[in-house]
Amino acid sequence: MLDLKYIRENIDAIRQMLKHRKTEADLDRLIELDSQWRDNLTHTQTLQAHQNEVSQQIAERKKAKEDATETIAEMRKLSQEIKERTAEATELRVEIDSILLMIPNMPEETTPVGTSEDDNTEIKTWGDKPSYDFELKPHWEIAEQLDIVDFQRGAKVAGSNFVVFKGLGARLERALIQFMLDLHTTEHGYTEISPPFLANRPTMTGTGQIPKMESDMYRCDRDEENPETDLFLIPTAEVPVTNLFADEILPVDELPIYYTAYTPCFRREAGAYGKDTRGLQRIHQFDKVEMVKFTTPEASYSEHESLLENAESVLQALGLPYRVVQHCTVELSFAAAKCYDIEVWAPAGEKFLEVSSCSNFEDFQARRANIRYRPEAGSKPEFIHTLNASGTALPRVVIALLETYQNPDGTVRVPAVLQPYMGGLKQIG
RNA sequence: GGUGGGAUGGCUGAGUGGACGAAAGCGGCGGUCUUGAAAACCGUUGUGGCGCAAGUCACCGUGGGUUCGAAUCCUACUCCCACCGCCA
Repeated sequence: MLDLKYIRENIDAIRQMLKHRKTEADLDRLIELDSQWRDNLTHTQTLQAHQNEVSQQIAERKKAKEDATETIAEMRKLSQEIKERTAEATELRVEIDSILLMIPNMPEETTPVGTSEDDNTEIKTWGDKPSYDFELKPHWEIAEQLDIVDFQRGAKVAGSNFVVFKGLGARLERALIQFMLDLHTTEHGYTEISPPFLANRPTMTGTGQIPKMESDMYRCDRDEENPETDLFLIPTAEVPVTNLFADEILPVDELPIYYTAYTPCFRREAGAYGKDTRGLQRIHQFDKVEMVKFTTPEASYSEHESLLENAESVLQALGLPYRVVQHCTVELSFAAAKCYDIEVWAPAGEKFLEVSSCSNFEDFQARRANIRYRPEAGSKPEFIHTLNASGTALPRVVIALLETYQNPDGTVRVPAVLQPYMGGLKQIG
């Protein structure tokens, strides 16, 4: 969430940002409400100051055994007026907040202005696309022939775009999770977290999934009376992990904090029907290892670069060629100020697949979740910067592995770094 | 699922409707003393909003209510703790 004061003072920049993001928000209404709210507040507080003063006088008179019935009668009227005005102020504030929660983050200055993914900037490529002297099979064919993924039965027990990993397929999932967690904890200094896979409404709001993207979330435990207690299946570990420090003030010497977590991720993919539906590319539940950083504002952009390197190292270790692109304004997710995507090469489909989004949210999430730090002892708390990157999303890595390391006979080689996690197995099939 | 207890500042913990943004202790910060440190002593130490400012308002789990006035009374809810039942 953006600072209301900042919006008030930079209204033109906000309008331009919305245009660049192709998003709408009722700024005119916001400005009007803000002005009304402040007028109301100032006046109400003057009345309250008077009320406090007279209440003191009543107390003193009573102590002196003097009569105060007349004053009390007057105050009864004032009290009523204050009650009405504060109720108005609360209403205004609720509407202000509902608009504020729908305004996306300001893009960081290097973010290219663009209208489609074609305007993303390619930052780098790594590895050479391999060439083959036989016809490549798509990953779903390989997976079905090896009997390591069961698409049919996934659909039967849950629905379309749910899959079942089986045998060495399930083992491969487990191996990848463990490999990635080990890499980040032992090589990159992250602390492993195993968070809840469900999150409540304030938590989902803190990272920005709600209210704007609520229809993309799986919701369970709906309680009309207590919407705060609604539980959602997490769409990413970012949600519970970032919110670990909600409403806290962290000592500066604990920063930066690096956390990594494996979780399944649940996404309804509302509005994505018919898009990339074949195979493992877009499924409602998938495994992911996530990295989350909490830093000072000064350090956040250098931390962003090292975060990207940490995510890249996964693909490098697996020997999978990839490229890094920087999101343009229209591709940038709601809460992000700057975002790199890492896209792995899938040789059979001959396309790049997003396996990691590496984002700096600056203080956008911190303001929503109220995560602060104290720059030095005795100073005022300030909002922290939060960042995260997938490290990485598994199904698309599996796609790249199956397609890249396939042999003409349909078997698949296991990269060296994964072999220890596969019981020494060098080949699937 | 049942019964009981609880929620107050960074922590522990007081708080008869007006003295309370809140005692006391611990911790933190600054200082005195010391070659240095510890101890002792002195001082200081919550957050947010509006306002150019002076200032002012709000906040004792959350939301309602009673009252001229609520940390304190009423009410609903949430969370935590303990025990019983059930359970991987």
